[in-house]
Amino acid sequence: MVKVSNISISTIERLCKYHRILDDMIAQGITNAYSHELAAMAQVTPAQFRRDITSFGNFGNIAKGYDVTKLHQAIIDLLGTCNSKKVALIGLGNLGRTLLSYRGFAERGFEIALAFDKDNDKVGRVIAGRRCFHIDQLEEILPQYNVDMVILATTADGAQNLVNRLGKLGIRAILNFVPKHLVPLEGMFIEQVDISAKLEKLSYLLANG
Amino acid sequence: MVKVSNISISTIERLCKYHRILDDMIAQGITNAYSHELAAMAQVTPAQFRRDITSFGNFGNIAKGYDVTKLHQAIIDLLGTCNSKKVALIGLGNLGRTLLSYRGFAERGFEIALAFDKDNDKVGRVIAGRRCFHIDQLEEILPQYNVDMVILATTADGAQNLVNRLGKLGIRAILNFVPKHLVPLEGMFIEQVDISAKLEKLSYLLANG
DNA sequence: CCCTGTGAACCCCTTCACAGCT
DNA sequence: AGCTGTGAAGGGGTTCACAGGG
Repeated sequence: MVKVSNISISTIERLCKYHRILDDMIAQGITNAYSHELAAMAQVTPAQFRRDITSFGNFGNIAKGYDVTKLHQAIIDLLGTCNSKKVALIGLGNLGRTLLSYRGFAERGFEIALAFDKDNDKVGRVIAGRRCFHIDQLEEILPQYNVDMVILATTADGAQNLVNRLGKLGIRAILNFVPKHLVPLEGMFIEQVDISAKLEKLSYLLANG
Repeated sequence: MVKVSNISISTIERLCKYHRILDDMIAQGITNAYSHELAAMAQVTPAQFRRDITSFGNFGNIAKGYDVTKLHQAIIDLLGTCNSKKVALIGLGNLGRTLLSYRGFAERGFEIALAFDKDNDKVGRVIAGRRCFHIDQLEEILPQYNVDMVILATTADGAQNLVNRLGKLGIRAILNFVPKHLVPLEGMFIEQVDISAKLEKLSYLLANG
């Protein structure tokens, strides 16, 4: 059902958006929807929506539009989150602890399995159900857990060094909350969450949009 | 010095990245840099870097490359963050309070000036230096502050309604942490911070990158 | 009639390559 | 020699518009 082909990053990012919208529709008991309805909710053109969807399969029905449940499942399969993915968290400051208590991960198939910090006060404790280790133990402990990705929520100094250490441990995906541009090793992917950058973009749009 | 022209959104997003890199260089006392050096740090091609920069002015010197300080200031001017921008925060859960104590905003010219919540226990208090009002008072209080943007950190239910109310109050820019796709009114800009979407993207890249 | 799926056109961003300059 | 700035070419994502079908 799910075609394998080259899907552009732009399309993948929109699929995440569609994912949320389909969640809502399922919660409302809606079983079918036309591309123009879904597109309006996602703020894209109907043609773009159809193009995005057909890039990995055919889920439309000419009479009834798209099968909401099937499409929802297909997107989950494509994004590879059908099986729960284990994540490690590094940094247990305000942000790190907020992330630990965030329920949104679980409902999307992500599980923070363990945490690291450099502060000895936090090491050895169990915070929000997760064991916390010292960052010096990274090389020793991390391989024992079957972790796919790492969330970085430390301070800026030493963050690049952590990326390098994680790369050597075989970690290929990092979600970076550190407000600093980090350079991935060969084969790694780093997604930056830069709140200030978003505000700057909004600032520009306010002045020039 | 700063050209006025149509700059693409892609370029604006990269400018935010360059902004961080130039911060670092200034901190290190570096005064000049060539496009290939800056491009390597930002993980873009030298040609793209030069194209981005020349879209709003000429800051390069053939002998010494780019003047780091001038370029830094020009980006700040262009993004419109040269003057501090006031921001309101709605929602004082874990995430909201984390944002209140985040120091990164101030150093980028953003100031959370006040906060709103629906919980009466928080209303009337001063949290991390900001007064907290009840969300029912939004229409009464918000216009008294000269706010440019609003950060939404509430629960999903009622978030779209808040967007509509903010739009009527003349707010045109929203940074949305609510894990739900929200539709802007005419003329509004909404930037979504969707952590799960980033993890889904990484998940896809791990499987197909 | 109105839908999906899609070839083809279009458009815009990226990259190339070089003129001009030091 | 090496750099910036830029016209021109290239490539990829978006939009158009229609064939096919209920």
